[in-house]
This record gives sequence, C-alpha cells and structure tokens, in this order.
Amino acid sequence: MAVTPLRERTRREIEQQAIVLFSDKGYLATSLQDIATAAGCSKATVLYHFTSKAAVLASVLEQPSALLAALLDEASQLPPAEAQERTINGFVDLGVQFRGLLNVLNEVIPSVLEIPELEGLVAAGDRLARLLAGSDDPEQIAMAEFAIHGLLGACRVEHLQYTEEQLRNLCVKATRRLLT
Amino acid sequence: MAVTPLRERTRREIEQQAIVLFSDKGYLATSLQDIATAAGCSKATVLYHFTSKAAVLASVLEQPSALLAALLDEASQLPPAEAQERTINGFVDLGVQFRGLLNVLNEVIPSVLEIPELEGLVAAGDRLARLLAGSDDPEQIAMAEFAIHGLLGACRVEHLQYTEEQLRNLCVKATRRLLT
DNA sequence: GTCTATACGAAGATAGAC
DNA sequence: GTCTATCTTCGTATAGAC
Repeated sequence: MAVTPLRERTRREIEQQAIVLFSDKGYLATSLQDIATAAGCSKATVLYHFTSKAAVLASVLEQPSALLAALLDEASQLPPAEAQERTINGFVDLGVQFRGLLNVLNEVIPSVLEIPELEGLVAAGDRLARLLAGSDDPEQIAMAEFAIHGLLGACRVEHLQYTEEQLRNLCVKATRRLLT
Repeated sequence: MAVTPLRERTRREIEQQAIVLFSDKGYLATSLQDIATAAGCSKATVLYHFTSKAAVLASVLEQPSALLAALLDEASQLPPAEAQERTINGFVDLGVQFRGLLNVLNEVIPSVLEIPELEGLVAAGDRLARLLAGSDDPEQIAMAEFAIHGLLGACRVEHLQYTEEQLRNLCVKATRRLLT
C-alpha cells in the first residue's frame, strides 16, 4: 500500500502528461496519440485506462472539481453574507491555482452538455452562481454568471503577463464590483 | 445585377447553413459534411467556394468583424469620455445581435492564433479593450478584458433565457460597474 | 466556371493476439 | 495490461465530367 501498484503507474503517467498537454495546447488540439507518445505507451493503452478522450479530461478535472464542490459545501453552511465572501475568495483562489486548466474549461464549455463526464461541473457552476450572488434575485445571479465568465476568460488569456498575486487581486476586485 | 448571379447562390446558401449549424452545434462539432448536406451540395463543393473549413468560419464572422472594426474606428475619433460610452453601447449591441456566433468565438479563441483568417479579430480585441478602458492604465485595461470575457460568456450561456433587451441592459450595467 | 467522384492521412475508438 | 491491426469519419486535395 505504501508502494504504488504497477497497475496504477501507467494510468498516473497518462494523466500527468495529459495535464501538461491540455494546459499547453488545449484539449481539442491534443490527440490521443500525443498523450500516448508523451506517456510512452500506445493509443490503445490510453483507451484501456480511460474509456475515451473525454474520460481523460474528466479525470484531469477531477481534483479541481472536488475542491470546488468542497468549497460550495462549506460556504453553503455559512450565513449569507459570509457565504458570499468565502465563495468569492475561494473561487478566485481555485481559478488562479488551476488557470492552466481553465483554458481547457473555456474551450470545452460550448459542447459541455455533450460530454456526460462533465455534468457535475455544470451543476457546480449553477450552485456557484447562486452562492456568489448571495441572493435569489435573477439580476444578481446574472451578475454572478457574468463574473464567472470574466474570471475564466481573464485567467485564461492573461496567465502569462500577471503574477498569481496580481491575477488574484484583479479577479477579486472585479467580482466585488459586479456583485455589490 | 438586380438578380443574384447563379455563381453566388450556392456560396450564399453554404454560408447561411454554416451560420445556423455553427450557432447551433458549435464550430468544431460541425463537419464539412454537415454543412454540405444542409446546403444541398457535396463536401467538395463547399471546398470549392471556401478554401477550408476555417475559411467558412472567417466568412461567417466577416460581417460582425467589419461592424466591430467600424465601431472602433468611429469611437477612436471621439474624445475619451464619449469614446468609452460609445464603445460600451456599441459593443454590447454587437454582442447581443450576434450572440449565436459568440458561442463560436469562445470555442475558437484558445486556438485562434492558429487560424490565420482570424487574425483581424484578435487585433480588434486589443483595440476594443483599450477603448473600453478609456485610459492606458493596465488595471483598467484588465477590467475591460474581464468585461469582454464576461459579455462573451453571458451572451453565450444565457441567450435562451433572456430577451435581447434584458441581455443588453444586463451587459451594459455589468460593464459600467467594472469600468467605473 | 461549377460541380461530382474519389483518394489520402489523421483522428477517436474497438477487437483480438500475446 | 499492452500491443498491432482495423474501422469509421473527419478535414483536405485533386481529377475530371458538364
């Protein structure tokens, strides 16, 4: 148990290489052959460990998804005002931390409904908007969604010209302006 | 001249069907075969009129691109304060009018640098951010970019639940909050 | 000039040998 | 568990009918 079983080694290597390639070239521009070559195995081996290319993506997004879900669960149990505060800071932190993968997220959103493995993320997006909004006012929720898209776009495009700290401050400031 | 030449009929039909398909399923999920079938011709005919799939996209985006460029040219010649005002309203109008295609734009952005036909749009994005910002302050420009991404996302995701008027008001309000 | 027919390489995915 | 071989469909290219 202390030692990684052999059966998991290849799978992990595939996932790690996929993270690098997806962050670098994007999901669609990365082929199964690219992943296989980087991981030192064949295309068929990738599809043995993951049932499809979308399944590789889902696996790559598993950790950030879980962290987002945990944040939402935690914030849900706070009083409304604190919940909004916690959600803003936590979401910006997640966005900055996983900015390489946000690139991928944005890329895939248009067809996200056709990737069953990513349904959980869609649902999380709805919960996130409601918590950010801090109320059930439709306009406030729309502002929250505007903020989410702004953040995804900002982290994607500018992840090279700003430090993590600058990006975090910018996103928090913009989100507050939208939700006040 | 009053009558549409035959040579243009097929081309127009292809473009119209491409707009519908791109708006509905997205660019990447639409194949040349889909376009050809919808237009009532063969794949090769599509590629006779347009040199590649990317060229079809470029043609589809030609009108909104031209309108955006015209808006930026017009706003550039106004004094700073009016320029910002004009750019906000004009850009929101364009976003709402072509919201079906914004879907496509978002989808293609990650790899936009690899589609030569779309270089003009990238440059326009930079000009747009500077005009929206109304100054050369980097933070203000970052806010403008945040607003652009928010708008693209909002128009894309919510283009079914809101009327054009509601969407326009929402986007103007959000953009003002970010840029004030 | 306008189109159909056909072919090529690469993609995601599956079947079966080892 | 990993491979090779194979299937289908994609985007693209070209030859040639009308």
